[in-house]
Amino acid sequence: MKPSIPQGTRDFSPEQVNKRNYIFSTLRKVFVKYGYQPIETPTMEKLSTLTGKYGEEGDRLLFKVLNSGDFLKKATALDNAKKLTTQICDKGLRYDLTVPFARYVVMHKNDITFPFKRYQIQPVWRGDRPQRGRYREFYQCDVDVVGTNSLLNEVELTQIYDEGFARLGVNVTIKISNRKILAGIAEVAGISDQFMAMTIAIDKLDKIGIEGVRKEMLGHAISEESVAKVEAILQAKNLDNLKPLLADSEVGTKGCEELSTVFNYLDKVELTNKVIFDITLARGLTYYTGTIFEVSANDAKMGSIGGGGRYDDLTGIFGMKDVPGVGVSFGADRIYDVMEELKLFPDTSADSIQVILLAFDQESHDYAFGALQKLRKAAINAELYPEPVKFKKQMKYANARKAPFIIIVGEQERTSGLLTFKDMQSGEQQKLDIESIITSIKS
RNA sequence: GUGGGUAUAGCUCAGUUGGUUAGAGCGCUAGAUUGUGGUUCUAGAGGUCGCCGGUUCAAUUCCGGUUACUCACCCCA
Repeated sequence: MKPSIPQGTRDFSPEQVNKRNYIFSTLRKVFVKYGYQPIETPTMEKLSTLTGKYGEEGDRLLFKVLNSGDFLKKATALDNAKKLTTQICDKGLRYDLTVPFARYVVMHKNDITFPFKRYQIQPVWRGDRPQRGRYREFYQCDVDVVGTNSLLNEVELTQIYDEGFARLGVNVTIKISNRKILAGIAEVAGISDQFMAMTIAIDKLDKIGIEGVRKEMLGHAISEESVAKVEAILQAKNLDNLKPLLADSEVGTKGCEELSTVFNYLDKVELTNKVIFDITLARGLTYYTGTIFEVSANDAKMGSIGGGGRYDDLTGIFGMKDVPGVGVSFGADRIYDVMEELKLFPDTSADSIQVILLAFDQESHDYAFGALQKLRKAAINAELYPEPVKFKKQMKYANARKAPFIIIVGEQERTSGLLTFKDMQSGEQQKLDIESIITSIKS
């Protein structure tokens, strides 16, 4: 049997894990710096927690987990796959980190001091067809704060995006908009009931052009007149132009005000990356109600590598009213792909092996074992080739491991106490006692 | 969920207008060099040509189906 892994999943080599950990630890430092605390939630959630939170498409992409035991006992809808699913599955794999977080907040409300700032770095699963930059299992790095309406949080999250990507060396554009503006556009155009269809169409503007957007909206039975209104509003290049167009909409005006506030704050902070208002920004997830964020890499062809937004009442569905929240997510796997493409990873060899000991015979091997203890005691990453096998094989191993140094122990060395210390890059070698070697490696 | 592409050695791929023994590079093993890797040279191991069926004297090659992978759409990190 030829072994394989499920579609859209991947194995990671030592080098890849080191690089991934570099992303995680870099972001973690930023999150902690801004006062966020870590939590983790289970891989599986109750299906009742997950369904209905991500829109129709989201429900379709949820991985469901078959009940244990005789799951057919409760099954009656044998001719209806959708209904049957609800009868034989009551768990599902986590689809994002925001909904589980909302559930967490409600369950632990008595232990939490609000506002509660948390970060969470864990994998999520989506049953999408895999393609470039899209996986069925991928990591998100989320930062959210709940229990505060202050738009200062939006500013802080923008800074976290900015600093996070700056530290990783990825040039990005941080796009910001507000769902209330989209709601305002729908209201002014008289299509509030078609809000989602309009939003999804607008989201594609830069991809399919204004004509494509028009076609898509007309396809959703939106009237020619409404489409024309939407089009006219989309011409507004900036907030100042937009405000008068949405003057008749209370919610739209509110959206403009919120956005202005955020940008006014942002004017006062130092940023590395470009932060822009993008009216075409929409975000598919249904639970966003205010500010929305999206991040794209400037120098690589990749979809969004981060996204987020404000949700006024995500905890409401779990029975806890009036706990607004806002958060953003870093898409670690896409960031990895971008960094790989642009060769932005620093050399991670400092975290790996520093010296490997090789021995010619059993007695020398025993002697080398003693030296190995001294090296490790001095906090040097060291290993001894486990058997004194053919020397060429050991050398090849040391070379393949990319060890910067090796120590060779044979009869001469163990009798003199002076070990052969070789720099693998230059090929130079000298005879030194173990203390001198330790000093030499550490310098 | 919809549409396209691909499937040959461990990896990346060539090739066979249907015909005897299916190739290269890299990797692997051994030797040149019994105390020295990364360079070089020599030799060797490794393939039911994805799977099932059809056409044919003959199929890895042509046709149909199937599975897997992959790219794009939808949607999204």
